[in-house]
Amino acid sequence: MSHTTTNDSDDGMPRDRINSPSIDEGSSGGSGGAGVLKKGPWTSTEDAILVDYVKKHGEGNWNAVQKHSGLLRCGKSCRLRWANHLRPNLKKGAFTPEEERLIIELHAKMGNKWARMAAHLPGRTDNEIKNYWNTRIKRLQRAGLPLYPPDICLQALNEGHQNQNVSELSGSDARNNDLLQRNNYDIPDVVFDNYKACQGPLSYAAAFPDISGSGIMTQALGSSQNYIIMPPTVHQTKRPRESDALFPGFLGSVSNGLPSFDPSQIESFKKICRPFGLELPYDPYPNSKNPAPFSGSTTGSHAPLNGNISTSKPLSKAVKLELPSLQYLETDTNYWGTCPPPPLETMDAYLQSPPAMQAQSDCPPPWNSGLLEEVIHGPRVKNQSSEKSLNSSVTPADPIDNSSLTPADAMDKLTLELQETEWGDYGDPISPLGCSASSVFSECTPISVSSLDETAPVIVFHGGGKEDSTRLDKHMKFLRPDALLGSDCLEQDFDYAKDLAALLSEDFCNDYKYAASGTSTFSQGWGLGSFPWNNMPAVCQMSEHP
DNA sequence: AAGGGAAACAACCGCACTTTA
DNA sequence: ATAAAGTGCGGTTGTTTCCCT
Repeated sequence: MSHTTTNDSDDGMPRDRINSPSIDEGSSGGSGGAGVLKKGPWTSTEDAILVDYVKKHGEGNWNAVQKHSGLLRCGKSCRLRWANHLRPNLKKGAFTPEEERLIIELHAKMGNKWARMAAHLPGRTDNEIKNYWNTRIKRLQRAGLPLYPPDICLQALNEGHQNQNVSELSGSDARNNDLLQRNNYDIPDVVFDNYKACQGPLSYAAAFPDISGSGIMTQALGSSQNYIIMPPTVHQTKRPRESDALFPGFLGSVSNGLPSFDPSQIESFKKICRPFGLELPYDPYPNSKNPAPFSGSTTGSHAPLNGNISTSKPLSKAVKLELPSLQYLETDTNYWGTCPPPPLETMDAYLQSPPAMQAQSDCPPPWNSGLLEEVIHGPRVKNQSSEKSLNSSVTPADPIDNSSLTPADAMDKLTLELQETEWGDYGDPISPLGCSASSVFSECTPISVSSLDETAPVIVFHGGGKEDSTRLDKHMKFLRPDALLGSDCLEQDFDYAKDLAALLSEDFCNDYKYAASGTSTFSQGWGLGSFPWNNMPAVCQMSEHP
């Protein structure tokens, strides 16, 4: 990648938009006045001119490039070309697993702050990262996989708690404002239409309007459902220029302050995870280990479930959001915990699904994030790398003990609940994280991938209680990769991660491998600070970087 | 071998913030 | 104080490449 797309025609005139006269630069620059500015791919000649110019005049004042060099490119284009392709110390090639991991972690915390993320990835450009991410989420979305590995999710969640406390202490803090903005508006937002009516997590998110670390918090907790609480009008936040120190110590938090890890809680949390196709990488009982974690979440476009269904159902709140998020979490919450019922239309969709599918699972809630659907319906999408590796482990016959809840039952109950709880939960300042979310984790396990347990699927629509919150915290702690450090389970966790690696798309493989190995890139000294170009290690050096 | 779809990549666009005159 | 210029960022789109059927 990263090869320059110069046409190398060296004629300085890329065939395509050669003359697409873009008096261009409507927005910025364009002060050159040369009139016709080129667009489209850069040629090597143009590159040479630009490089030469920068050597002589340095960076900046991009609009002057045209004047001084005769380059028929707007300053904006020059800057972009330089930044993304010509500047020294650019790191070429595919992202390393460490980088991928870091990107995921950063995105979990920052959301779509590509430039800021790039600052943490020496030699990488925001555009590169953005492209990577967009491709990644697209792939994961299609596969119905969570965007963030559990450890990152929980990590962000924990930080969210911390930040919440901070915000409580200093509400007027400018930084806090920033966090607020980002939490509320910087929401990754892939739209999962089918979740729109599911406000369980909404309340969850609503209770944390000021959780920092935004990205994952708003995504994970708010994710497809939470965004609903985000008023469309809230987007007023106009990119507060955040300093790189916005999250001081944020990197360090990844590898530091390891929470305690209580193996005794593993099993219970496993139960929680299974419905979502998630399998804890920490299995104290290897023998009972489900060889096909995520088995259900592998494929399947679950289009109708994962955001591609009709948007016909009127939403009372904002809808358009950016990235999808923690589907396992959202699935959690979705999955009938405090989460309100799915839109009836989704139920309809479900009910209309082939009987065979329904037969595989008596309880395929259509409103699950897709992971669950995958568990239930099995692979549907082909030609997806991430799925390819998973398909082998996926069988429609994956044991799903959901016998206690039939679709009809669910329908009845959900319909009833829908009427009763329509948007009610998130109006409750208490329900969110304190109760609902946790209760979701601890109680909403209507089905299980494994037939080992979950004899009694539970559909709990009430808010849960404080105890649940406590339990949630506990669960979360041991989910964190850093919690694994020093854990006896580490080794087997890693083995498990390897299993996952064989099953999941490579990015996820990396996620888990690193999570299990505790090899957080944050600890690799890439540091907090930004990486101005001139501070970047040479390309060769970077390439040597693990 | 050809066609189609997805992924990867590059570049553009619009907006907002900052700097400067 | 204000307008214009310059810059940066995020979103989107277009093109190329790769892979599968």
